[in-house]
Amino acid sequence: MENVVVGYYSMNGGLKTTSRDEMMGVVQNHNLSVKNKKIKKPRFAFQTKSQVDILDDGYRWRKYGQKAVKNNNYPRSYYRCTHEGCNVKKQVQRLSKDETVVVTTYEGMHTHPIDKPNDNFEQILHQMHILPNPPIPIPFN
DNA sequence: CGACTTTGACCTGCGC
DNA sequence: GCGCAGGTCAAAGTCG
Repeated sequence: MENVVVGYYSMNGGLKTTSRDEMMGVVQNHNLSVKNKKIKKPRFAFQTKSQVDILDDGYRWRKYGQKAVKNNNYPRSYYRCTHEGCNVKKQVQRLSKDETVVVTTYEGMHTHPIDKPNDNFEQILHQMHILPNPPIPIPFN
């Protein structure tokens, strides 16, 4: 099954389709904004075309909730990073319009190294077949 | 047995 | 104040 990132949601709302480079720029801008205290919570989302909604990005996540979304037949799932002292959160939900599209929203930044060797954020992007190029630095810490 | 999921209850903000 | 919707808690269950 083909996984394709088709866009992201910005903090200000609104969907934009984007290239890989532009998406990474968004991530880095969010990191900058956090340092400058312009944005309280760094948050960005991928839209991923996938049958599976569990996208392993190399961190360990514990599910802590699931809620039905209005105007949407599919529930939204809430995950938290299990690493001690790291309270990064993410949500996963499907679009009611197109059930094959999964939206993954990340909130916060990891303050620890990735937990799985040999499988990191870049790897999952490669798995999603959107990174034909050599890896670039991971936007998280 | 440890790590994670499930699921209903609880909390909180918001519009009326 | 009330009800709704989104977000979180926590006890019980599941799985390897």
